[in-house]
Amino acid sequence: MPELPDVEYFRIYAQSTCLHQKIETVNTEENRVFKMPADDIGRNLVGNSFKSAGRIGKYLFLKINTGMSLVLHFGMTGYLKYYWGKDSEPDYSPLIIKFDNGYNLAYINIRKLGRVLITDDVEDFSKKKELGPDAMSLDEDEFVKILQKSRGYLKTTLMNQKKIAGLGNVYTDEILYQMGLSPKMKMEDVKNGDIEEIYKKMNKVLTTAINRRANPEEFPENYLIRRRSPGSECGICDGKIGRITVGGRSTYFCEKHQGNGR
DNA sequence: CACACTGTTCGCTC
DNA sequence: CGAGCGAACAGTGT
Repeated sequence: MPELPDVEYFRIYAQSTCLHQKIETVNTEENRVFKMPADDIGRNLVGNSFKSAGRIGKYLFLKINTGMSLVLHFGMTGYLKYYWGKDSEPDYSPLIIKFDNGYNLAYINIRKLGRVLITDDVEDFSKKKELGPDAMSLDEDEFVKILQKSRGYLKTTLMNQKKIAGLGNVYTDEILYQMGLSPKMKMEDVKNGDIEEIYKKMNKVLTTAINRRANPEEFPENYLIRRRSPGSECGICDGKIGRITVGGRSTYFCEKHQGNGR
């Protein structure tokens, strides 16, 4: 679930709920998502407040008034929940932040593939992670340059966070489906003019997803995300949706209009 | 029960 | 040496 649009939704969610409120306590439970001692994370938060919420790719940064930032990555199953502190705690919450207004923010992660840490410099952090430019903020020229020097599958290239930060399996499939390109398309077979089109489609798909709060049910009916299962009817032509493995990821596509690339 | 599902990382290959 | 590739990682749901 958490690709760029989902994390952007978490960013807006955090921004509209928990900025400028004093953090009273922080509860942590032993969990491999912590990339530094949980006590250090608590020490950086208690008594302080969040002053802004930023995002690069699939990473969310909650800036603290001390200048430090809480870094949250959601892996495959993570999300945030802001709830009244007297209500029961959500399950699978390695981190719960309690504010002095009586509300809590829980970082929930069932499958433990996310990460939580504190950084003193977001720029520096993303440099260390070798994150590419965010998919929503890079311009077309930059995008073209990045794709032109890549090889291998188009799909794998788009999903590579070191090239472009933010696209994951679901939205990459969506872009290829809407472009009518084969999921097995190799970079050397992508025509130059197509790269600009892929850029525009990427923007359109991401913007649509963000506007619909990354909730598949709210997407236009003909989107692949509404029919990601083998045998479904294609929303674009009269073909059927198939499933194959590309670059080690399960890939959904229309067997008819995405046949052989273009 | 075997496998699907999501993203990143590590170690190997070219 | 850098880019690409595939397996491994966790754990719940089907």
